[in-house]
Amino acid sequence: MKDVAARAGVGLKTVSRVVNGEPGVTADTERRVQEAIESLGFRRNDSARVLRKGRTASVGLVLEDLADPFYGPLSRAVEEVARAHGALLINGSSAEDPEREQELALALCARRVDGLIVIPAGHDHRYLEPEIKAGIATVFVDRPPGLIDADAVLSDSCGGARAGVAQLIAHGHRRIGFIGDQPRIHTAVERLRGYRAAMEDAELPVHPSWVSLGSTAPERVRGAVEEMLTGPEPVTAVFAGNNRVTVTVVRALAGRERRTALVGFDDIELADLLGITVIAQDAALLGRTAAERLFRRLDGFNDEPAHMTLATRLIARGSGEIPPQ
Amino acid sequence: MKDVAARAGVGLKTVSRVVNGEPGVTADTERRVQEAIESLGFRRNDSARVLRKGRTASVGLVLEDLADPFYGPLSRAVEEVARAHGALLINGSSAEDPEREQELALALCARRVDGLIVIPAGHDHRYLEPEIKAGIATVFVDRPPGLIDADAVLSDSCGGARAGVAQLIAHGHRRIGFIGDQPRIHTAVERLRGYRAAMEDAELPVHPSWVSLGSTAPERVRGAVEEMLTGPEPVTAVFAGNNRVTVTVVRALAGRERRTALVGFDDIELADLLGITVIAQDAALLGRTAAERLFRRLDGFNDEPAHMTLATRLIARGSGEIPPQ
DNA sequence: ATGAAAGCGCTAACAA
DNA sequence: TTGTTAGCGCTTTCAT
Repeated sequence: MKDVAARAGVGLKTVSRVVNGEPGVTADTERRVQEAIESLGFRRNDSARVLRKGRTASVGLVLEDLADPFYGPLSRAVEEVARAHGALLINGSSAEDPEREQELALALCARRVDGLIVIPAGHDHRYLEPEIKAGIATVFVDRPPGLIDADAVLSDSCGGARAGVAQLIAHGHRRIGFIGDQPRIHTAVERLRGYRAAMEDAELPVHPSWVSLGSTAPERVRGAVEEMLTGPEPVTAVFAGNNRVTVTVVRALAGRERRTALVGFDDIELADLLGITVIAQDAALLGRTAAERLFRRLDGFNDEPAHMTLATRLIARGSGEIPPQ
Repeated sequence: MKDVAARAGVGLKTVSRVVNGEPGVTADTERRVQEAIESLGFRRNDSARVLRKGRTASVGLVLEDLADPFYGPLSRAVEEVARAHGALLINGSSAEDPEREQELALALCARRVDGLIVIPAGHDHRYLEPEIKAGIATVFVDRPPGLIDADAVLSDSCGGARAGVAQLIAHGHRRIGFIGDQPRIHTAVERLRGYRAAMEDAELPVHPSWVSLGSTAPERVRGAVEEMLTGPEPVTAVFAGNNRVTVTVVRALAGRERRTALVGFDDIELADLLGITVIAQDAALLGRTAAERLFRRLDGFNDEPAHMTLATRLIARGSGEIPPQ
């Protein structure tokens, strides 16, 4: 910028004015400055600008896995809102590792992102307290924060699962299995809670062998399906706790002679063609809502932190409507 | 940092040394500084650091749509490589709009990202020339750069499509349709080229009504399928140019009495269960290769820019092996 | 082992 | 309308 000023024969501040489109520069001076900028290939250094202004016009997003088809749309929605506010998005995956979540979130804070959106992997977010106090707006999404009070945007996991299981019950099932993600994941536990609630609503007992929480690795899920179908109290229907589980359950059930009913949490591409009944949540809406909340905070909105819950939607496509065999 | 120094009763530089783990500080001094850091909740401001050091430890990724299941894994792979090099990832979607691509890329350059990975939407990247000259390493991925010489990592679109169409021909088809993305997209054109090459290899004519390039919007693709199946020279097989097209073609073909063969470019989740034959490209490998190339450049590697092409893989699952009906 | 001073490139505040 | 000065928070250089 100094160079541009020298080349154009003007003061530093004049160049700054031109670069930022501020008023108070004659057309002629502006032209000379523009020429100097062109010929020197000058581009403003935003790092310096940030240092001076205190705002980075960027927000951070810590999610679990950018490659998961659930987080892609969420991420994109956050990006769109950020873009509308002139901000860039820095994002990283925690890989469901609390330490990595913290490392990432703090790295983003060190960069002085204006705001932070976090899909928690861990359950203790006190490490963010000083950052939030220091002015970094923070919104949690998909899962609630642990041990601190902060905004959160969630899907109704419990209610969704309850509705899904109720659908199976309505079609005559009494022995229903639940296969979910690791119990340390909030949504996994909530969905299990919904399952239990639905069973209780119908006054159905839950045999311990019908519930299986754990990794979403295909082998683990396949094993769980196998056990439920061949155990002492074989199930006639399965509720799958998320998209990863559903795809594996569908594959595991595909090869069998006896048809087993299935409802899965999360919609999946091509599920319509396979006739898979699902509880759909709107990932993009989740992201958009969280991002809008974040920017409202950045615009000075200062209410108490709140948790909001978005409804889920049952999409009946056949697999959940198979009667017990 | 000033505050920490005051609180610990030491000089500014000593705090800096502690924060950065540099040698030359007694254990006792270090302890005092650490205490001051704790009690003040101090966190280094990376913006200032960047300004001083000139390196931001971040890379930018401009892609088409973060929500597209093809770009999720690619993005994640880039992130992993960046993480291994201690860098953060800033990414944005161009939405297939050249202006937006440029805007994003230049915004990232203004932030002084160390490197840039671009999935081009446009065909003229001369706007990046000054940036590259100024030291921002740049690698193009999925599609080649336009009008400048730079590194690129591509999939073998032409060869892949050729192999896919050859598969259909090998199973007896002579009238084969091609439905692809917009002709301004490089991969769409390459895949069409592969289709034509395969037809020519087999000395088959290509009727103009068999080729349809355009938007991947479901209505457009459905219309194209309809026309090809009911036109004057009805096709018995379709080659779909990418994942977006494939899902719609599968849906369009699902309701028909006559079975039409299909091979799609890009693998899709659950394609195995639906028996969809595809030409798979490895999105993660594409991302990883590009990112590794980028970091080699950042480590001083300074060869001529090169284009590298990754092989694709035919996965036969049934839909491509249906004989003509 | 420790610290003082200079400066990274920019913008805010004020002066001319 | 234009320019000068100070300083954002850090690291680098050079003293001590």
